[in-house]
Amino acid sequence: MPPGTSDVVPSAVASQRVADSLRELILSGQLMAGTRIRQEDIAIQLGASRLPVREALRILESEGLTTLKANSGAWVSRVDLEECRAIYKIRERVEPLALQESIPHLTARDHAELDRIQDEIENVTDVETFLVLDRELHRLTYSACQIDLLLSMVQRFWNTTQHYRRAYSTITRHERQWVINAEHRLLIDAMKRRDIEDAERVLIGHIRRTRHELEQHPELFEHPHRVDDQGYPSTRNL
Amino acid sequence: MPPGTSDVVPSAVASQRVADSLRELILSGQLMAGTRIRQEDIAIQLGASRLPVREALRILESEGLTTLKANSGAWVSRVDLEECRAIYKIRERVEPLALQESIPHLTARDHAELDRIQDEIENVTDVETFLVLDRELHRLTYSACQIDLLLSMVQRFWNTTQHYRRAYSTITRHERQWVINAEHRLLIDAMKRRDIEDAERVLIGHIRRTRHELEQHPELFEHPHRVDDQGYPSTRNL
DNA sequence: TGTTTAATGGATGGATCCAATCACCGATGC
DNA sequence: GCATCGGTGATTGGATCCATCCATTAAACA
Repeated sequence: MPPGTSDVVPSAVASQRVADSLRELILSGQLMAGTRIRQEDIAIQLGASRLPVREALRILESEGLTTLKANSGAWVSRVDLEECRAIYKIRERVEPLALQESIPHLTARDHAELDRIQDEIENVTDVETFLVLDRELHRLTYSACQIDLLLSMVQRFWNTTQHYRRAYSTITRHERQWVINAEHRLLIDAMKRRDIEDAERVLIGHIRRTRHELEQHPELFEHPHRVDDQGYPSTRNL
Repeated sequence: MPPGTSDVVPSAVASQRVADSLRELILSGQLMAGTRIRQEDIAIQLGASRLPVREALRILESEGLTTLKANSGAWVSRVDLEECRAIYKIRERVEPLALQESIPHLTARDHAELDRIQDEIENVTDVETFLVLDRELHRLTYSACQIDLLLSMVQRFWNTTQHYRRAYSTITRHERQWVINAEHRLLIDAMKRRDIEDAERVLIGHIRRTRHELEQHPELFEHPHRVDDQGYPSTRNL
Protein backbone atom coordinates (compact mmCIF):
# COMPACT_ATOMS: atom_id res chain seq x y z
CA MET A 1 0.00 0.00 0.00
CA PRO A 2 1.33 3.43 -0.85
CA PRO A 3 2.48 5.52 2.07
CA GLY A 4 0.09 8.06 3.36
CA THR A 5 -2.94 5.90 3.08
CA SER A 6 -4.52 5.89 6.46
CA ASP A 7 -5.24 2.33 7.41
CA VAL A 8 -8.58 1.59 8.91
CA VAL A 9 -7.22 -1.40 10.76
CA PRO A 10 -4.08 -0.41 12.64
CA SER A 11 -1.01 -2.17 11.39
CA ALA A 12 0.28 -5.04 13.46
CA VAL A 13 3.80 -3.73 13.14
CA ALA A 14 4.52 -1.09 15.74
CA SER A 15 6.80 0.94 13.47
CA GLN A 16 4.02 1.26 10.92
CA ARG A 17 1.51 2.12 13.62
CA VAL A 18 3.74 4.85 14.96
CA ALA A 19 4.46 6.12 11.46
CA ASP A 20 0.75 6.25 10.69
CA SER A 21 0.01 8.17 13.87
CA LEU A 22 2.81 10.63 13.31
CA ARG A 23 1.85 11.11 9.68
CA GLU A 24 -1.68 11.90 10.74
CA LEU A 25 -0.42 14.39 13.34
CA ILE A 26 1.75 16.12 10.77
CA LEU A 27 -0.74 16.25 7.93
CA SER A 28 -3.54 17.45 10.17
CA GLY A 29 -1.33 20.32 11.22
CA GLN A 30 -1.13 19.34 14.88
CA LEU A 31 2.62 18.98 14.44
CA MET A 32 3.78 22.16 12.76
CA ALA A 33 6.59 22.25 10.26
CA GLY A 34 9.87 22.80 12.00
CA THR A 35 8.89 21.45 15.39
CA ARG A 36 11.33 19.08 16.92
CA ILE A 37 10.34 15.49 17.51
CA ARG A 38 11.85 13.82 20.55
CA GLN A 39 11.89 10.07 20.21
CA GLU A 40 11.12 9.41 23.84
CA ASP A 41 8.19 11.81 23.97
CA ILE A 42 6.56 10.12 21.02
CA ALA A 43 7.36 6.70 22.44
CA ILE A 44 5.61 7.50 25.71
CA GLN A 45 2.77 9.31 24.00
CA LEU A 46 2.03 6.38 21.69
CA GLY A 47 2.77 3.67 24.20
CA ALA A 48 5.69 2.06 22.44
CA SER A 49 9.41 1.77 22.86
CA ARG A 50 11.84 4.18 21.29
CA LEU A 51 12.90 1.67 18.67
CA PRO A 52 9.72 1.65 16.62
CA VAL A 53 9.72 5.43 16.85
CA ARG A 54 13.19 5.51 15.34
CA GLU A 55 12.11 3.33 12.48
CA ALA A 56 8.94 5.34 12.04
CA LEU A 57 10.99 8.52 11.75
CA ARG A 58 13.02 6.80 9.04
CA ILE A 59 9.85 5.85 7.21
CA LEU A 60 8.49 9.36 7.41
CA GLU A 61 11.82 10.75 6.32
CA SER A 62 11.61 8.66 3.18
CA GLU A 63 8.19 10.21 2.63
CA GLY A 64 9.67 13.64 3.07
CA LEU A 65 7.67 14.43 6.18
CA THR A 66 10.49 14.43 8.71
CA THR A 67 14.12 15.46 8.59
CA LEU A 68 16.71 13.59 10.62
CA LYS A 69 20.15 14.67 11.64
CA ALA A 70 22.57 12.20 13.13
CA ASN A 71 23.13 12.53 16.85
CA SER A 72 20.94 15.55 16.88
CA GLY A 73 17.31 14.81 16.40
CA ALA A 74 14.32 14.80 14.12
CA TRP A 75 12.17 17.65 12.92
CA VAL A 76 8.97 17.97 10.99
CA SER A 77 10.21 18.82 7.53
CA ARG A 78 10.06 22.47 6.69
CA VAL A 79 9.62 23.26 3.02
CA ASP A 80 11.02 26.60 1.97
CA LEU A 81 9.73 28.55 -1.00
CA GLU A 82 12.50 27.29 -3.24
CA GLU A 83 11.74 23.65 -2.50
CA CYS A 84 8.03 24.24 -2.87
CA ARG A 85 8.59 25.74 -6.31
CA ALA A 86 10.69 22.71 -7.15
CA ILE A 87 7.97 20.31 -6.06
CA TYR A 88 5.41 22.13 -8.15
CA LYS A 89 7.67 22.05 -11.19
CA ILE A 90 8.06 18.32 -10.76
CA ARG A 91 4.34 17.94 -10.28
CA GLU A 92 3.77 19.75 -13.57
CA ARG A 93 5.72 16.98 -15.26
CA VAL A 94 4.64 13.96 -13.30
CA GLU A 95 0.95 14.38 -12.65
CA PRO A 96 0.03 14.71 -16.33
CA LEU A 97 1.50 11.24 -16.77
CA ALA A 98 -0.66 9.89 -13.97
CA LEU A 99 -3.61 11.51 -15.66
CA GLN A 100 -2.71 10.06 -19.05
CA GLU A 101 -2.43 6.60 -17.57
CA SER A 102 -5.68 7.00 -15.71
CA ILE A 103 -8.08 8.54 -18.23
CA PRO A 104 -8.55 5.47 -20.44
CA HIS A 105 -9.61 3.34 -17.49
CA LEU A 106 -12.01 5.73 -15.80
CA THR A 107 -15.68 4.84 -16.01
CA ALA A 108 -18.79 6.95 -16.41
CA ARG A 109 -19.40 6.39 -12.74
CA ASP A 110 -16.07 8.06 -12.00
CA HIS A 111 -17.01 11.00 -14.21
CA ALA A 112 -20.24 11.44 -12.31
CA GLU A 113 -18.37 11.31 -9.03
CA LEU A 114 -16.00 14.00 -10.29
CA ASP A 115 -18.94 16.22 -11.12
CA ARG A 116 -20.44 15.60 -7.71
CA ILE A 117 -17.22 16.51 -5.90
CA GLN A 118 -16.81 19.67 -7.96
CA ASP A 119 -20.39 20.61 -7.13
CA GLU A 120 -19.51 20.26 -3.48
CA ILE A 121 -16.35 22.30 -3.93
CA GLU A 122 -18.32 25.15 -5.43
CA ASN A 123 -20.67 25.17 -2.47
CA VAL A 124 -18.24 24.75 0.37
CA THR A 125 -17.10 27.64 2.53
CA ASP A 126 -14.85 25.92 5.03
CA VAL A 127 -11.17 25.87 4.12
CA GLU A 128 -10.46 22.53 5.70
CA THR A 129 -13.18 20.74 3.77
CA PHE A 130 -12.12 22.49 0.60
CA LEU A 131 -8.66 21.01 1.05
CA VAL A 132 -10.10 17.54 1.55
CA LEU A 133 -12.42 17.79 -1.43
CA ASP A 134 -9.82 19.30 -3.73
CA ARG A 135 -7.41 16.54 -2.89
CA GLU A 136 -10.10 13.93 -3.31
CA LEU A 137 -10.99 15.30 -6.73
CA HIS A 138 -7.46 15.12 -8.02
CA ARG A 139 -6.90 11.76 -6.40
CA LEU A 140 -9.89 10.45 -8.25
CA THR A 141 -8.63 11.76 -11.58
CA TYR A 142 -5.49 9.68 -11.06
CA SER A 143 -7.16 6.73 -9.41
CA ALA A 144 -7.23 4.46 -12.46
CA CYS A 145 -3.54 4.91 -13.14
CA GLN A 146 -1.96 1.53 -12.75
CA ILE A 147 1.53 2.74 -11.91
CA ASP A 148 1.70 2.45 -8.15
CA LEU A 149 5.13 4.01 -8.02
CA LEU A 150 3.78 7.10 -9.73
CA LEU A 151 0.79 7.37 -7.45
CA SER A 152 2.90 7.17 -4.32
CA MET A 153 5.21 9.84 -5.71
CA VAL A 154 2.25 12.13 -6.31
CA GLN A 155 0.90 11.38 -2.86
CA ARG A 156 4.24 12.26 -1.36
CA PHE A 157 4.30 15.62 -3.12
CA TRP A 158 0.82 16.43 -1.91
CA ASN A 159 1.73 15.42 1.62
CA THR A 160 4.86 17.51 1.87
CA THR A 161 3.13 20.63 0.61
CA GLN A 162 -0.05 20.13 2.61
CA HIS A 163 0.78 22.88 5.10
CA TYR A 164 1.28 25.47 2.41
CA ARG A 165 -1.81 24.60 0.47
CA ARG A 166 -3.71 25.11 3.69
CA ALA A 167 -2.05 28.43 4.42
CA TYR A 168 -2.44 29.63 0.85
CA SER A 169 -6.07 28.61 0.60
CA THR A 170 -6.83 30.41 3.82
CA ILE A 171 -5.52 33.63 2.34
CA THR A 172 -6.66 33.87 -1.23
CA ARG A 173 -9.23 31.20 -1.78
CA HIS A 174 -12.26 33.44 -1.89
CA GLU A 175 -11.13 35.76 -4.62
CA ARG A 176 -9.49 33.12 -6.79
CA GLN A 177 -11.90 30.27 -6.25
CA TRP A 178 -13.58 30.88 -9.60
CA VAL A 179 -10.30 30.13 -11.39
CA ILE A 180 -9.94 26.82 -9.64
CA ASN A 181 -13.54 25.97 -10.45
CA ALA A 182 -13.10 26.84 -14.11
CA GLU A 183 -9.97 24.73 -14.38
CA HIS A 184 -11.58 21.80 -12.61
CA ARG A 185 -14.60 21.93 -14.90
CA LEU A 186 -12.41 22.08 -18.00
CA LEU A 187 -10.34 19.19 -16.70
CA ILE A 188 -13.36 17.03 -16.01
CA ASP A 189 -14.79 17.84 -19.42
CA ALA A 190 -11.60 16.87 -21.21
CA MET A 191 -11.51 13.67 -19.20
CA LYS A 192 -15.05 12.81 -20.17
CA ARG A 193 -14.12 13.34 -23.81
CA ARG A 194 -11.03 11.23 -23.11
CA ASP A 195 -8.98 13.94 -24.71
CA ILE A 196 -5.70 13.17 -22.99
CA GLU A 197 -3.73 15.98 -24.57
CA ASP A 198 -6.27 18.57 -23.58
CA ALA A 199 -6.62 17.21 -20.08
CA GLU A 200 -2.89 17.26 -19.61
CA ARG A 201 -2.71 20.84 -20.82
CA VAL A 202 -5.40 21.98 -18.41
CA LEU A 203 -3.77 20.14 -15.53
CA ILE A 204 -0.36 21.61 -16.27
CA GLY A 205 -1.89 25.06 -16.31
CA HIS A 206 -3.69 24.35 -13.07
CA ILE A 207 -0.52 23.37 -11.25
CA ARG A 208 1.61 26.06 -12.87
CA ARG A 209 -0.85 28.81 -11.98
CA THR A 210 -0.88 27.65 -8.39
CA ARG A 211 2.90 27.71 -8.37
CA HIS A 212 3.01 31.24 -9.69
CA GLU A 213 0.49 32.43 -7.13
CA LEU A 214 2.42 30.68 -4.37
CA GLU A 215 5.58 32.43 -5.53
CA GLN A 216 3.85 35.73 -4.92
CA HIS A 217 3.25 34.90 -1.28
CA PRO A 218 6.70 34.27 0.15
CA GLU A 219 5.40 35.31 3.54
CA LEU A 220 3.80 31.87 3.80
CA PHE A 221 7.28 30.42 4.14
CA GLU A 222 8.54 32.78 6.79
CA HIS A 223 9.17 30.88 9.96
CA PRO A 224 5.85 31.01 11.71
CA HIS A 225 5.29 32.16 15.24
CA ARG A 226 6.97 29.24 16.91
CA VAL A 227 9.84 29.37 19.33
CA ASP A 228 10.14 25.90 20.83
CA ASP A 229 11.92 24.44 17.83
CA GLN A 230 15.44 24.67 19.11
CA GLY A 231 17.70 25.01 16.14
CA TYR A 232 16.84 23.80 12.71
CA PRO A 233 19.29 21.54 10.89
CA SER A 234 20.63 23.25 7.82
CA THR A 235 21.60 20.06 6.05
CA ARG A 236 18.84 18.53 4.07
CA ASN A 237 19.64 14.88 3.65
CA LEU A 238 17.48 14.18 0.64
CA MET B 1 23.94 14.29 0.20
CA PRO B 2 21.62 12.44 -2.13
CA PRO B 3 21.40 8.70 -1.65
CA GLY B 4 23.55 6.58 -3.87
CA THR B 5 26.55 8.81 -3.69
CA SER B 6 29.41 6.66 -2.55
CA ASP B 7 31.13 8.37 0.31
CA VAL B 8 34.88 8.60 0.18
CA VAL B 9 35.10 8.97 3.92
CA PRO B 10 32.97 6.31 5.58
CA SER B 11 30.10 7.74 7.53
CA ALA B 12 30.44 7.84 11.28
CA VAL B 13 26.92 6.50 11.66
CA ALA B 14 26.83 2.75 11.44
CA SER B 15 23.44 2.64 9.73
CA GLN B 16 24.74 4.86 6.95
CA ARG B 17 27.92 2.84 6.65
CA VAL B 18 25.97 -0.38 6.34
CA ALA B 19 23.58 1.21 3.86
CA ASP B 20 26.48 2.44 1.76
CA SER B 21 28.12 -0.98 1.72
CA LEU B 22 24.91 -2.74 0.84
CA ARG B 23 24.11 -0.23 -1.88
CA GLU B 24 27.51 -0.79 -3.40
CA LEU B 25 27.02 -4.56 -3.28
CA ILE B 26 23.65 -4.28 -4.97
CA LEU B 27 24.60 -1.78 -7.66
CA SER B 28 27.76 -3.64 -8.55
CA GLY B 29 25.71 -6.75 -9.13
CA GLN B 30 27.30 -8.78 -6.37
CA LEU B 31 23.90 -9.00 -4.73
CA MET B 32 21.53 -10.10 -7.44
CA ALA B 33 17.94 -8.90 -7.63
CA GLY B 34 15.70 -11.23 -5.71
CA THR B 35 18.31 -12.59 -3.33
CA ARG B 36 17.28 -12.67 0.25
CA ILE B 37 19.11 -10.53 2.75
CA ARG B 38 19.41 -11.98 6.24
CA GLN B 39 19.97 -9.28 8.81
CA GLU B 40 22.33 -11.34 10.89
CA ASP B 41 24.49 -12.40 7.96
CA ILE B 42 25.01 -8.80 6.92
CA ALA B 43 25.60 -7.79 10.52
CA ILE B 44 28.38 -10.35 10.91
CA GLN B 45 29.79 -9.68 7.48
CA LEU B 46 30.04 -5.94 8.07
CA GLY B 47 31.02 -6.16 11.71
CA ALA B 48 28.00 -4.44 13.18
CA SER B 49 24.97 -5.33 15.20
CA ARG B 50 21.66 -6.24 13.65
CA LEU B 51 20.12 -2.92 14.55
CA PRO B 52 22.07 -0.73 12.12
CA VAL B 53 21.39 -3.37 9.48
CA ARG B 54 17.68 -3.04 10.11
CA GLU B 55 17.86 0.71 9.71
CA ALA B 56 20.06 0.36 6.65
CA LEU B 57 17.48 -1.91 5.06
CA ARG B 58 14.88 0.77 5.74
CA ILE B 59 17.08 3.38 4.11
CA LEU B 60 17.65 1.21 1.06
CA GLU B 61 13.96 0.42 0.90
CA SER B 62 13.24 4.12 0.65
CA GLU B 63 15.68 4.19 -2.25
CA GLY B 64 13.88 1.32 -3.87
CA LEU B 65 16.81 -1.04 -3.65
CA THR B 66 15.43 -3.46 -1.09
CA THR B 67 11.98 -4.80 -0.34
CA LEU B 68 10.93 -5.56 3.20
CA LYS B 69 8.13 -7.73 4.41
CA ALA B 70 7.12 -7.66 8.03
CA ASN B 71 8.10 -10.70 10.03
CA SER B 72 9.46 -12.28 6.92
CA GLY B 73 12.62 -10.69 5.67
CA ALA B 74 14.28 -8.44 3.16
CA TRP B 75 15.12 -8.99 -0.47
CA VAL B 76 17.02 -7.13 -3.10
CA SER B 77 14.27 -5.43 -5.04
CA ARG B 78 13.31 -7.21 -8.18
CA VAL B 79 11.93 -5.00 -10.92
CA ASP B 80 9.59 -6.75 -13.29
CA LEU B 81 9.02 -5.64 -16.86
CA GLU B 82 5.89 -3.75 -15.94
CA GLU B 83 7.59 -1.73 -13.25
CA CYS B 84 10.57 -1.10 -15.48
CA ARG B 85 8.30 0.29 -18.17
CA ALA B 86 6.70 2.46 -15.53
CA ILE B 87 10.04 3.83 -14.38
CA TYR B 88 11.02 4.66 -17.93
CA LYS B 89 7.72 6.42 -18.52
CA ILE B 90 8.32 8.51 -15.44
CA ARG B 91 11.89 9.18 -16.51
CA GLU B 92 10.58 10.48 -19.84
CA ARG B 93 8.70 13.12 -17.92
CA VAL B 94 11.12 13.92 -15.15
CA GLU B 95 14.56 13.93 -16.71
CA PRO B 96 13.69 16.56 -19.32
CA LEU B 97 12.91 18.88 -16.43
CA ALA B 98 16.30 18.19 -14.89
CA LEU B 99 17.81 18.95 -18.26
CA GLN B 100 15.85 22.16 -18.64
CA GLU B 101 16.94 23.33 -15.22
CA SER B 102 20.53 22.39 -15.92
CA ILE B 103 21.21 23.69 -19.44
CA PRO B 104 21.29 27.41 -18.63
CA HIS B 105 23.93 26.90 -15.96
CA LEU B 106 26.29 24.61 -17.81
CA THR B 107 29.62 26.09 -18.89
CA ALA B 108 31.75 25.64 -21.98
CA ARG B 109 33.99 23.46 -19.87
CA ASP B 110 31.04 21.15 -19.22
CA HIS B 111 30.29 20.99 -22.93
CA ALA B 112 33.87 19.99 -23.64
CA GLU B 113 33.68 17.32 -20.96
CA LEU B 114 30.51 15.97 -22.55
CA ASP B 115 32.27 15.70 -25.89
CA ARG B 116 35.19 13.95 -24.25
CA ILE B 117 32.98 11.39 -22.54
CA GLN B 118 31.08 10.72 -25.72
CA ASP B 119 34.40 10.21 -27.53
CA GLU B 120 35.29 7.63 -24.91
CA ILE B 121 31.91 5.96 -25.24
CA GLU B 122 32.40 5.55 -28.97
CA ASN B 123 35.76 3.89 -28.43
CA VAL B 124 34.93 1.62 -25.52
CA THR B 125 34.29 -2.09 -25.97
CA ASP B 126 33.75 -3.22 -22.40
CA VAL B 127 30.15 -3.28 -21.24
CA GLU B 128 30.89 -2.34 -17.67
CA THR B 129 32.81 0.79 -18.60
CA PHE B 130 30.13 1.71 -21.10
CA LEU B 131 27.60 1.64 -18.30
CA VAL B 132 29.77 3.86 -16.16
CA LEU B 133 30.46 6.34 -18.96
CA ASP B 134 26.88 6.46 -20.15
CA ARG B 135 25.70 7.18 -16.65
CA GLU B 136 28.41 9.77 -16.17
CA LEU B 137 27.40 11.51 -19.38
CA HIS B 138 23.77 11.83 -18.41
CA ARG B 139 24.68 12.77 -14.86
CA LEU B 140 26.77 15.59 -16.22
CA THR B 141 23.94 16.87 -18.41
CA TYR B 142 21.83 17.23 -15.27
CA SER B 143 24.63 18.34 -12.98
CA ALA B 144 23.83 22.04 -13.02
CA CYS B 145 20.20 21.48 -12.10
CA GLN B 146 19.67 23.11 -8.76
CA ILE B 147 16.73 21.01 -7.66
CA ASP B 148 18.27 18.44 -5.33
CA LEU B 149 15.00 16.60 -4.91
CA LEU B 150 14.80 16.07 -8.65
CA LEU B 151 18.38 14.85 -8.92
CA SER B 152 17.92 12.30 -6.17
CA MET B 153 14.75 11.06 -7.84
CA VAL B 154 16.62 10.58 -11.08
CA GLN B 155 19.46 8.86 -9.28
CA ARG B 156 17.00 6.54 -7.65
CA PHE B 157 15.52 5.56 -10.98
CA TRP B 158 18.92 4.87 -12.45
CA ASN B 159 19.86 2.80 -9.41
CA THR B 160 16.80 0.60 -9.42
CA THR B 161 17.14 -0.20 -13.11
CA GLN B 162 20.89 -0.66 -13.06
CA HIS B 163 20.68 -4.45 -13.35
CA TYR B 164 18.56 -4.33 -16.43
CA ARG B 165 20.60 -1.72 -18.21
CA ARG B 166 23.58 -3.99 -17.68
CA ALA B 167 21.76 -7.05 -18.95
CA TYR B 168 20.31 -5.20 -21.91
CA SER B 169 23.58 -3.60 -22.88
CA THR B 170 25.28 -6.96 -22.79
CA ILE B 171 22.84 -8.30 -25.34
CA THR B 172 22.24 -5.63 -27.93
CA ARG B 173 24.79 -2.95 -27.42
CA HIS B 174 26.97 -3.71 -30.41
CA GLU B 175 24.30 -3.53 -33.08
CA ARG B 176 22.45 -0.56 -31.59
CA GLN B 177 25.38 1.44 -30.32
CA TRP B 178 25.26 3.78 -33.28
CA VAL B 179 21.76 4.90 -32.29
CA ILE B 180 22.88 5.76 -28.80
CA ASN B 181 25.84 7.65 -30.18
CA ALA B 182 23.69 9.63 -32.59
CA GLU B 183 21.27 10.56 -29.85
CA HIS B 184 24.04 11.56 -27.49
CA ARG B 185 25.66 13.75 -30.14
CA LEU B 186 22.36 15.43 -30.95
CA LEU B 187 21.70 15.98 -27.27
CA ILE B 188 25.08 17.54 -26.67
CA ASP B 189 24.68 19.75 -29.71
CA ALA B 190 21.30 21.03 -28.58
CA MET B 191 22.76 21.68 -25.16
CA LYS B 192 25.61 23.69 -26.59
CA ARG B 193 23.08 25.76 -28.53
CA ARG B 194 21.12 26.01 -25.30
CA ASP B 195 18.07 24.95 -27.22
CA ILE B 196 16.12 23.55 -24.31
CA GLU B 197 13.12 22.42 -26.34
CA ASP B 198 15.25 20.52 -28.78
CA ALA B 199 17.37 18.98 -26.06
CA GLU B 200 14.28 17.82 -24.22
CA ARG B 201 12.88 16.30 -27.36
CA VAL B 202 16.06 14.35 -28.07
CA LEU B 203 16.25 13.18 -24.47
CA ILE B 204 12.64 12.03 -24.45
CA GLY B 205 13.27 10.09 -27.62
CA HIS B 206 16.40 8.58 -26.15
CA ILE B 207 14.61 7.27 -23.07
CA ARG B 208 11.50 6.23 -24.97
CA ARG B 209 13.49 4.25 -27.54
CA THR B 210 15.32 2.45 -24.78
CA ARG B 211 11.99 1.63 -23.15
CA HIS B 212 10.62 0.21 -26.38
CA GLU B 213 13.69 -1.90 -26.95
CA LEU B 214 13.55 -3.13 -23.36
CA GLU B 215 9.93 -4.09 -23.89
CA GLN B 216 11.05 -6.37 -26.70
CA HIS B 217 13.33 -8.31 -24.40
CA PRO B 218 11.06 -9.64 -21.68
CA GLU B 219 13.48 -12.49 -21.17
CA LEU B 220 15.67 -10.08 -19.22
CA PHE B 221 13.04 -10.10 -16.52
CA GLU B 222 12.64 -13.83 -16.25
CA HIS B 223 13.82 -15.01 -12.89
CA PRO B 224 17.48 -15.72 -13.43
CA HIS B 225 19.20 -18.95 -12.56
CA ARG B 226 19.00 -18.56 -8.84
CA VAL B 227 17.52 -20.98 -6.39
CA ASP B 228 18.52 -19.80 -2.94
CA ASP B 229 15.99 -16.99 -2.83
CA GLN B 230 13.38 -18.75 -0.83
CA GLY B 231 10.05 -17.28 -1.73
CA TYR B 232 9.62 -13.80 -3.07
CA PRO B 233 7.18 -11.50 -1.33
CA SER B 234 4.30 -10.68 -3.60
CA THR B 235 3.36 -7.49 -1.84
CA ARG B 236 5.26 -4.50 -2.99
CA ASN B 237 5.15 -1.95 -0.24
CA LEU B 238 6.00 1.10 -2.27
C1' DT C 1 -3.11 -40.81 -0.99
C1' DG C 2 -4.31 -36.11 -0.44
C1' DT C 3 -5.43 -32.65 2.76
C1' DT C 4 -5.46 -30.46 6.95
C1' DT C 5 -3.55 -29.52 11.30
C1' DA C 6 -0.05 -29.17 14.71
C1' DA C 7 4.70 -28.62 16.11
C1' DT C 8 9.23 -26.91 15.51
C1' DG C 9 12.93 -24.07 13.89
C1' DG C 10 14.57 -19.85 12.27
C1' DA C 11 14.32 -15.12 11.39
C1' DT C 12 12.41 -10.72 12.40
C1' DG C 13 10.23 -7.12 15.66
C1' DG C 14 10.50 -4.97 20.18
C1' DA C 15 12.30 -3.64 24.92
C1' DT C 16 15.91 -2.45 27.82
C1' DC C 17 20.49 -1.06 28.83
C1' DC C 18 24.85 1.20 27.73
C1' DA C 19 27.96 4.24 25.03
C1' DA C 20 28.90 8.07 22.03
C1' DT C 21 27.84 12.48 20.47
C1' DC C 22 26.28 17.12 20.54
C1' DA C 23 24.51 21.40 22.54
C1' DC C 24 24.37 24.43 26.06
C1' DC C 25 26.53 26.94 29.82
C1' DG C 26 29.83 28.65 32.74
C1' DA C 27 34.59 29.67 33.73
C1' DT C 28 38.93 31.36 32.53
C1' DG C 29 42.27 33.85 29.99
C1' DC C 30 43.43 37.50 26.85
C1' DG D 1 34.19 42.68 27.42
C1' DC D 2 34.72 39.06 24.29
C1' DA D 3 36.30 34.81 22.72
C1' DT D 4 37.77 30.30 23.56
C1' DC D 5 37.99 26.16 26.15
C1' DG D 6 36.23 22.61 29.09
C1' DG D 7 32.49 20.39 31.75
C1' DT D 8 27.85 18.70 32.24
C1' DG D 9 23.38 17.25 30.83
C1' DA D 10 20.28 15.56 27.58
C1' DT D 11 19.36 13.00 23.45
C1' DT D 12 20.36 9.95 20.06
C1' DG D 13 22.87 5.61 18.24
C1' DG D 14 24.19 0.81 19.15
C1' DA D 15 24.30 -3.87 21.48
C1' DT D 16 22.12 -7.55 23.65
C1' DC D 17 18.24 -10.20 25.08
C1' DC D 18 13.49 -11.73 24.74
C1' DA D 19 8.93 -12.28 22.40
C1' DT D 20 6.45 -12.89 18.25
C1' DC D 21 5.51 -14.31 13.82
C1' DC D 22 6.00 -17.09 9.63
C1' DA D 23 7.37 -21.03 6.98
C1' DT D 24 8.45 -25.44 6.59
C1' DT D 25 7.92 -30.13 7.92
C1' DA D 26 5.90 -33.93 9.66
C1' DA D 27 2.16 -36.45 11.19
C1' DA D 28 -2.50 -37.78 11.56
C1' DC D 29 -6.93 -38.21 9.80
C1' DA D 30 -10.42 -38.46 6.19
